[in-house]
Amino acid sequence: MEYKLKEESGKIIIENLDHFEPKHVFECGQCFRWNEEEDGSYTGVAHGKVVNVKKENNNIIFSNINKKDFEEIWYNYFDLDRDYGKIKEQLSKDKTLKEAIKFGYGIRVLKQDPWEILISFIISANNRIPMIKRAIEKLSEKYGEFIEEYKGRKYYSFPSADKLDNLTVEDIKACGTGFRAKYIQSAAIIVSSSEIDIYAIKNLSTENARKELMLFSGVGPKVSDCIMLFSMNKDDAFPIDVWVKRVMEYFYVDDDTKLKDIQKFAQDKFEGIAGFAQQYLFYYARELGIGRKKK
DNA sequence: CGTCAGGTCTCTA
DNA sequence: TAGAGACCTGAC
Repeated sequence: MEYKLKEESGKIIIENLDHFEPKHVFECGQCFRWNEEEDGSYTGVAHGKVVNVKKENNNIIFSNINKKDFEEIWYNYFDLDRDYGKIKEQLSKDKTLKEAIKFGYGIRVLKQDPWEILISFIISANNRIPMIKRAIEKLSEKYGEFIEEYKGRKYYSFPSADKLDNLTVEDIKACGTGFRAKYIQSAAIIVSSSEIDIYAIKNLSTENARKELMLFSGVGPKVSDCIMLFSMNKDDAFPIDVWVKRVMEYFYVDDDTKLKDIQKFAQDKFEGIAGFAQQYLFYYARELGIGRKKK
């Protein structure tokens, strides 16, 4: 897509960018390393770089950035090439999605790193978001590379597989990962030894990619769908966590519908872009508490 | 003190 | 092949 770009010292500004609201992007459940600053902007780390994102009027301001990185990393990371107007148009044919989109109009699906997402979502299983974030930060602080200090905080890259493959389960547990430590250790060994090429999985079909990902222990149906949607361009992946299950039961299916059938329903209904539907629904459900604790 | 959270693994019938 | 329990950890 074409954008009107302005470059200032250490900043890139995109003017009149629709379909981009920092709060929606960073709090719709897809990422763990972006945090809100006092001024309402968000700072995060990805690809070994620290960036701040702020919305003013209808402009998006990327700070601590240069044009080269913007073009080579962040343009892709923020999915700026995609026509969200078209996605919204297609999904809005459904009444519930239309409401969910109105609510989370600024959501974008980030294109994150498969290895980082693999570990992040292994940690997410039966866990809480603040604790997931804490564990990921701890792993990065201890075993990642120091990048820089920004707005009074120190930033570290997410550790590569060969930084983790020689750690003991206890080392990993010390980062607050709990019972998932053994899964992380195992994944690190598998990836660093190239037993599985995590970066090649995106070339498989959604179905085969899912099978491949589930070879990692600690990776089941939900986590594999997250990895595919958030880091492998699988737009039809539809991760079903507790929130999505609740919202689907509330609006679309019977309460006792099996997860596999909910997924099939969604993939049929949302024709190839179920993943985007999932993001709008997740944000809608979690922010409004839809279906929470009926009993 | 129990309960529970972005699920998955293990064990049993 | 499906369903019940267990599971690190810490916030309530």
